Amino acid sequence: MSMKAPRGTVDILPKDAAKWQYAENKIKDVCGRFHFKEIRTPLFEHTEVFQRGVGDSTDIVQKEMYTFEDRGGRSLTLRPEGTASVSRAFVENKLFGDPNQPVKLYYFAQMFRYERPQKGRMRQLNQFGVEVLGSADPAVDAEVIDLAMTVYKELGLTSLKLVINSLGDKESRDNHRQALVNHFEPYKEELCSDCQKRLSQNPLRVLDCKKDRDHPTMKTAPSILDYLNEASKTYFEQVQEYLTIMNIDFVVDPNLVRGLDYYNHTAFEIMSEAEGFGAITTLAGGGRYNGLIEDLGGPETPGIGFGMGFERLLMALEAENIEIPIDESLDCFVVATGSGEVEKEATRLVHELRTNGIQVDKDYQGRKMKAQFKAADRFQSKYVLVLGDEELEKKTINLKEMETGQQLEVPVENLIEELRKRLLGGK
RNA sequence: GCGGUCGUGGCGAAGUGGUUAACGCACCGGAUUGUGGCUCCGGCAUACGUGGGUUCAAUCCCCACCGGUCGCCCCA
Repeated sequence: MSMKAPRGTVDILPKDAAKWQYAENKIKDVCGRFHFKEIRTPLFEHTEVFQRGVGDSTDIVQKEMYTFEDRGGRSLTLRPEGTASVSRAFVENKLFGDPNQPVKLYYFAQMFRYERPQKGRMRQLNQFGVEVLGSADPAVDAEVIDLAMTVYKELGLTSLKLVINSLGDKESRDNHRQALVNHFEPYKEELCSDCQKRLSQNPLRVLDCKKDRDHPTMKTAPSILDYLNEASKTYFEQVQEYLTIMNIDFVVDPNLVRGLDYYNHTAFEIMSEAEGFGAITTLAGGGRYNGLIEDLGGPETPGIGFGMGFERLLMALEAENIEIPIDESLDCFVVATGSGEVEKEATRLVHELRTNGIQVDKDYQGRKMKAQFKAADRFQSKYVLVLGDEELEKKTINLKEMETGQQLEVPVENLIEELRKRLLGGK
């Protein structure tokens, strides 16, 4: 096979596409009830948008971006995540001037990350995501988390775990950061090479290192929760209170550190606990990013959002054995048998039925009548319309109901009415 | 970037250092010349991931590469 999809990419074939559509529609419905509006941003941005928006110290920017130069010598990058793009669009289109604040947005988008493919990790991945810009109300944090949990619940998932943490405001973070450096610096040589770098770049991330998890200094490391100033502490408590009011279960994990630089205050992750889900359990992750809009040249604007992996969502549904209801049946199949005139009439008839709201298909493979019936059967056609020389002569159609096997002669001029009555309940 | 494992028709799956590479499913046709699902019979197919090497001879042995898959790091 010489022509293959690039590594880490897959084709979504019709059978699966139907599942995607189902999930997308359900999600759009939830977004509508939460009063979020869709936004669509370009597939690629100036590389700088992500460097500044996502953060230079992140894995995404350092080693995972699909960056290329266009013919004009500009450095562009296929978007690796959604927040930076949406924030750029917010600033560029001056949505901060919209009287309807906060601005509540959702998106479905392909993301691109140059990584080694694995179960639940593709180089081109699909995300559903949400961003709320313009409000620093802790109730918004709760609303965003509620939206994500509602999507999962309405699709039928039950084995979920919501983990939250607070990274605090700038003052809290700076104090904690200094405490971390003071704590780990004496033992620097004993930590893994990644952590040694993290200690100077982003010491917070030392905390969720899997390699050094058992190092004795980990247990005694200063917790961010002990360094939250009054305002940050109160904010985090309010978020938890709102979640409790909405009956949303959660656990606080002080070591939950989101990988992107822009997060502060609330950070959260939703994981699947279903059996056999694979090594990757994170379904969605997000957090608050007050300050990002300013970094991108906008006015001081608080923001919060999350990204939800679509492939992982479908994996989770499968892991929990949740069947997605898909109707693959066909209303009508026209079986034409006979002369060329019959073929012409069949073509005319198919067109007429379709333009009158009836789903219909016919054979184009030159199959024999028996094989055409087989095809109709495979398509799960509810009705078969047999058209032959006899019917052509009499200007009738033989209508067969496949489930019961009953047949009747219907004058062509009454066919649409008859089918509508049967298929649409007379509408 | 690192490690394990795998790579045979559309799909699944045997197999061998040497003349036509099993079989099952699917598909098409016939039995049943205007009627599906069952049965029987027949047919069908650009198949041994790619490139080297060993050999008289490689799908099989060796090497490299590519790709799938699972895991590590990290995340969605």
